[in-house]
Amino acid sequence: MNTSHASDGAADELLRALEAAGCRLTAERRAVAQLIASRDGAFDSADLLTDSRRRNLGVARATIFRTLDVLTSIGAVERLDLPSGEHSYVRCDTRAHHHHLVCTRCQRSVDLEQIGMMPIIAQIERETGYRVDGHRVELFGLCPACQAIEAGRSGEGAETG
Amino acid sequence: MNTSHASDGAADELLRALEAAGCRLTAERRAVAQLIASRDGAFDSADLLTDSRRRNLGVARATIFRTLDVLTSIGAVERLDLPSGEHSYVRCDTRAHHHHLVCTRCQRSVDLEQIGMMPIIAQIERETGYRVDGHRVELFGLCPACQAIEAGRSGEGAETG
DNA sequence: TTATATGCAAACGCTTTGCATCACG
DNA sequence: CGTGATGCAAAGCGTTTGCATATAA
Repeated sequence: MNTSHASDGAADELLRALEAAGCRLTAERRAVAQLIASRDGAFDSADLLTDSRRRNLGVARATIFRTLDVLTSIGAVERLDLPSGEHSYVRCDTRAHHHHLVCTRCQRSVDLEQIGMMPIIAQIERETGYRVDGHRVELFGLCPACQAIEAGRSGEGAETG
Repeated sequence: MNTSHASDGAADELLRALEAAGCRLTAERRAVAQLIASRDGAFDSADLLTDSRRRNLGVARATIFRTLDVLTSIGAVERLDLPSGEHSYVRCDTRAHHHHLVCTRCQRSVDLEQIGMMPIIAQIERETGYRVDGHRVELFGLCPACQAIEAGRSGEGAETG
């Protein structure tokens, strides 16, 4: 079962976001969008560079960074910091304020909207006197498939890709 | 009004933590502890290096990094990522699980314990099927003093140090 | 046609490391 | 004393940049 349909949709979304931001749709950006879309999880610049080389797409390192920059600035991807200290990127399904839950085993991630931080923040403002202007929430754990794998029964449709 | 009393307490705490971890209490570590304690807020390695030089403490760059490493590994300080993308450190008042609220203007920070993430996480686990093993919450805003300053009335005991 | 984007390689900034020396316990 | 810590400087690593070339619109 390949994921190319879902990937294409995601790639398109990235490209549309670039277009909307007034960026040119170059072959390289199409390639990067495709690479990002074919990963449904967190990835880093090195991942994309490796993928690009493996598929003979020949996108230069600098272009990957530059494309990630643009995509980040328009909110189509977000940069996050793994518990390990490395930072990686995730594609965002939504442009609205949200957070991410990342599988620490396969990197698959889900966007979380409306998780109900507002009352917590209001309480903290009351207690500390600070005015809270921004917050970052990152959750880490195991996706259902990886839970099954970790549990020892590594088959049963629990593939990560 | 100097802050040396509070600083000494904080420095002592750091040193005791090092001691408890089986580390030697060298002159350099005492110096770094002092430097960290004299900042009640987020700081980075460069800050400490600058301070060390300014005060003629002569602690080498490598030692600062190595000391921060140890302190981080024992939970006496924590590494966090500012909205700007830089990462910095904060001293932790507690060894228990907690989060940080950092003033984006003066870097002063407070530890937050028990902010009530548990029900939120339980809900997310239910909705996503993920098993959440860890989470990071970072809050950013303005401390009371900096709110006053930003409001235009820059006096009134609102100093940051 | 022309502003934008790319590739390359060098530069960059932060962090780590190898090794000889030093000093805490 | 002996192990663990330090200083120095060089190396490492991820990321950014300058500039000539290529290309989308």
